[in-house]
Amino acid sequence: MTTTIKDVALQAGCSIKTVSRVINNEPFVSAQTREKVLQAIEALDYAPNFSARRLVTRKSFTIGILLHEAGFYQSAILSRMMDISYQLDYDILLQSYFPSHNRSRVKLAQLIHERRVDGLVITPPCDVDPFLRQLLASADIPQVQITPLNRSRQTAFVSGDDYQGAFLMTEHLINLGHKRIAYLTGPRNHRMSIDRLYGYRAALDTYAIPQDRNLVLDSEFTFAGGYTAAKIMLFSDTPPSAIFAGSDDAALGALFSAQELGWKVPEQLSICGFNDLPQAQQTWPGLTTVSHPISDIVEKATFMLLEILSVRPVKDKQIILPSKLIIRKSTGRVFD
Amino acid sequence: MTTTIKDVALQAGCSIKTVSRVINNEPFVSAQTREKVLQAIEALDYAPNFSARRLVTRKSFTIGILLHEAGFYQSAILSRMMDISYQLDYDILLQSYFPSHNRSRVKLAQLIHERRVDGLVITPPCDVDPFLRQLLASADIPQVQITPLNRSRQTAFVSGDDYQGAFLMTEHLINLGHKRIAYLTGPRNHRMSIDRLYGYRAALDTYAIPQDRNLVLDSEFTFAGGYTAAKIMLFSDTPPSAIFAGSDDAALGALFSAQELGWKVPEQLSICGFNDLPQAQQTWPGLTTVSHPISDIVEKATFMLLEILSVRPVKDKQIILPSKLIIRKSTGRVFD
DNA sequence: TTGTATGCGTTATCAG
DNA sequence: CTGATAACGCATACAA
Repeated sequence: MTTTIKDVALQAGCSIKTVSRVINNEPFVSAQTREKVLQAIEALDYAPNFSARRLVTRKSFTIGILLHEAGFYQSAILSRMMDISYQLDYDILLQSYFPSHNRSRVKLAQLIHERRVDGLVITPPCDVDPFLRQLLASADIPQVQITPLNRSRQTAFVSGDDYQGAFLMTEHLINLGHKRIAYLTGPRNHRMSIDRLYGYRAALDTYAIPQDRNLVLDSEFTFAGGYTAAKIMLFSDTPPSAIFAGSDDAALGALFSAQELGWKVPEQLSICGFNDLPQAQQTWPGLTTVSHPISDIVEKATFMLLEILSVRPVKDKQIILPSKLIIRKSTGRVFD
Repeated sequence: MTTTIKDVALQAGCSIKTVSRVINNEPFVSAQTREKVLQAIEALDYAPNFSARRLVTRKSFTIGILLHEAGFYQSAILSRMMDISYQLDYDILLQSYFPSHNRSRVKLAQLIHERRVDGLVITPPCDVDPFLRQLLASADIPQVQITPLNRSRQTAFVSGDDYQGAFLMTEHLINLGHKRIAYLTGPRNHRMSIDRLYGYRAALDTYAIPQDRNLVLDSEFTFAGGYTAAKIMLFSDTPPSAIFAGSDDAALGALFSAQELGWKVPEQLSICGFNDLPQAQQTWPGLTTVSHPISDIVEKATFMLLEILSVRPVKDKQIILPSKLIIRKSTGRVFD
């Protein structure tokens, strides 16, 4: 037998409404009765039933976080989510979304339809899936996206400045004397992937370095992707003097590749990435990279969602956080 | 105005009970009425209200996962959790637990008291916190622990065989001719830390290699911990020929340290870890380590909890999964 | 095979 | 300031 608000009311000698008032810190309760209620709660070890509250308020007090696959980038997102979760008044629901799995789609549709969450934080590349887009559009559920592909006026989102970051990095390499700078892209349906490519190109143009199509390699934002792409690059007749990978995962793969082939980094080859994940710092010789402030992004996105849920007017629904060059030891003067 | 079971009943021309039967796949509904109900549901785009169902069934259909801090080990746990979440009938609630934060304690206590979760998966080292232990004991909530410190008959848990793994690894080093094998411990309140130390010692004893107290260094299961400990070891007058770190994070830190000081790995120094996190494979020259089958552990723990919740008799409430040596390139013959 | 009535534990309404 | 009573949307004895 669980103790309910009724028991408390009985014990305190008042109505359940008064108990409810005390629980929810509502005004118009005399200090005296409040004290009595508090004591009764204490005595009975009472805790309100969450499901009942959810039912009547028509809210779930839960926000969902939608993640695709499980990579280092996703881990970084979850890490930060965990860190801030304890200060939120909302529960956090972990939801994976694999577009290919039908079961995954059904679960997500239920989650939204049954209103098990009040809002959603959506991480890339979930947002590019057509089924999801339509589902979200028709359900009209509060949401904030993290680095989405689409930046229409309607979507609330938080991104990093990928264009600027890639520009800075390419500039850094150019300043070190590099002219043959390879770029490893990510998937073409990632906003990050595209913007970073443009930033790279813009920097080359700015410094009048001719673009060489062979130096841009379609790859993945993964270790394996970078590993393979670097192998291809390094076996070519005219290898680059620097490899700029679109993500740290890929850069780490490229680094491993280079070391396996006996290239000295950075003496014979410069390698750099993007995101500044913990691994970038912890891998010898220390990966030069661009900080994609994922911690701040997650935090801003979460609190933005909370603001939207509280129906307060939201200041900025579109935030782009600046990037910063993180120079470590994997890049150096060009070698001839 | 949301559509409820009542609307569906009206539309289908039957009672709400019948609708309820169809929704829950109960028998004793004629195929004909079932079809009518299904059509009504479709037409009205009806989805049952989860909170109402929770209230009346007195279940939350949610399992919580308790995590302390956010490291690579935790990330691996969450990764796996995500992967299997889509096939579960339960939602997954992410809950951080920092013993030091009072706010964190309050949140957790609420979570349990208000029955917002039906059960809990508890990850190390949350289980060693006195407040948590008492909270769990008094609340009597279904739970499964991952590699807990305490293995009493009452606790359901899933662990790796840390003792055996450490024994195998030490044996591997001994077989390579190493006699001065350093061991970097983790926190003393981690079961993994203790068992691994014992395994290391047992192997030394088995092969009649004298124990040298100076070769065992109290450290942390972190990159920084391994980095610092290795520095100390390598600067000593009689440095070891091999460093066995109690975790991959620490091993990676030690590896970085060695490379920074110009030691060749594995030619001049062997380094190995424990856990076989993705980083172990992706860091040059490839870290020799012991597989702590975290994916299986998480999966087993989750399904064990589900079994407990379903009130089916649980076969094994105590599972210890075997370890396996993963030999890569960071260990080699002793150098003289 | 189907339906009726009741309760789950809150919050909200509105009169005192 | 306080309280009786009605929702909230579903499941579930029990009756038909």
